[in-house]
Amino acid sequence: MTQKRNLTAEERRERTVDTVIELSAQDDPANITTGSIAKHMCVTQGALFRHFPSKDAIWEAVIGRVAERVIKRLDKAAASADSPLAALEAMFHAHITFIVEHPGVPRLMMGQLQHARPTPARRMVRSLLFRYRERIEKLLAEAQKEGELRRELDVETAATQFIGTIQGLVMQSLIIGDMNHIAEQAQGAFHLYCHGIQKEREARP
Amino acid sequence: MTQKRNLTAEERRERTVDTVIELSAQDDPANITTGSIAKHMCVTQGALFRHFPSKDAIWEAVIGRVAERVIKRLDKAAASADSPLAALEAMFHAHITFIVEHPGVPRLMMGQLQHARPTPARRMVRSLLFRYRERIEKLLAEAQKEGELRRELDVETAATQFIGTIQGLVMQSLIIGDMNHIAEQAQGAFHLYCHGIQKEREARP
DNA sequence: AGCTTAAGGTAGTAATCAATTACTATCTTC
DNA sequence: GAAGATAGTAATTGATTACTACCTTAAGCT
Repeated sequence: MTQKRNLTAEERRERTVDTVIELSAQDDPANITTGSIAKHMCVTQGALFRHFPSKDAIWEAVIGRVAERVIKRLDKAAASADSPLAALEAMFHAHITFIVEHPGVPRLMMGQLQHARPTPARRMVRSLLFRYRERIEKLLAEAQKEGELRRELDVETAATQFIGTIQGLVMQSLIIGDMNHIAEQAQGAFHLYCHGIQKEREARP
Repeated sequence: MTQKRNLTAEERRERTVDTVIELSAQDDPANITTGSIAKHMCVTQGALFRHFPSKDAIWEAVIGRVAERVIKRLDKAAASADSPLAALEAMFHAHITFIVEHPGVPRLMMGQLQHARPTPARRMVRSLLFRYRERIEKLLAEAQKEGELRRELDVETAATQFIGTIQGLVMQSLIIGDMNHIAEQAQGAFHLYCHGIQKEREARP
């Protein structure tokens, strides 16, 4: 069975997005050109502009797709938890798993955050991270209300630290140059994070 | 007193480096061109290549200078502390202060880490972060030995979390688009970090 | 003052980029 | 199987990039 040479516009757009995500795992997103994207999907460079009005539009589509996927994962993870803290843990590991499966994603997101000028793609990254953070805060507040966390804990600080815990792992991987190690370290990292936010155990009588 | 038009090669090199650091605070480092650097220091673009053999060499000098400055700060901070944990706290705040003073530095470092190909500048960033991490680990191990930390605490995980704590604050600032807020949040962030690593208090009798 | 040297300006080059054009191949549908 | 629609190609555009060759100017020294 030979492959169809001409895909539908919809299929081609999806492949373009997937290609950019793949390329991000190997290259600096700033160095991903329309030419390199086209080459990687065995198509001429001009063909891309049949399906996207500009390169910025490609980035917009890429970020949109990543956001969609990651949110779906996090939703699913959170849904299968029976306490706020368990939901946080599930989301943490879902996030890490997603990154390991798509090692280009952190590069991609950071690359957009570097843009000082608010491109559409950058705005999407910001709103994604904003919603993500709000969600974490909400779960933390619930956990605190149910007595799982220290009463004097500042929820905003804890939310920043949650993101920081993931960022620390990503950073570590960027230094090493390999995203695979973060899966092993994730459990310990979350455990340490919990130590910081949870209610202290009573000393044994 | 009118400014000298012709600086010495040494002075010009320093100004170039400072200019790049300044520009990083406003622009994506990937978008900083030799032209924009030259324009910002009121010199023609070609003049830069009288003092640097290539653009890569400029980046190398920039990272080298940043590394030198940040290490000096951290050394000074750590020296004025009388316990390992106090040294960690001093380094934490020194690091945050440095970032607030030079908001372009995180962008700059991240920009280099994005480069998949090991340019000289990227190698310098990696080795800087590596030494930084080793230092944190050493202090953590000392603190643990002196009984300031939990005995079962994994030092490597705690080191990753230390960097992550800073990264979380930086990330938060990148989303907001302003580095000034991180100074206020720094104290709370470090306090939470300590909660995670310190020996738990005994319950009152 | 006059000579020397280093710094800076002028005016390019070749390469690469995103984007556009005129044209062709392929698929679908009646 | 012809006709219309859609997807893709090949070649080219103008803008921008890092980098260079050649010339001019400023500054220090005797």
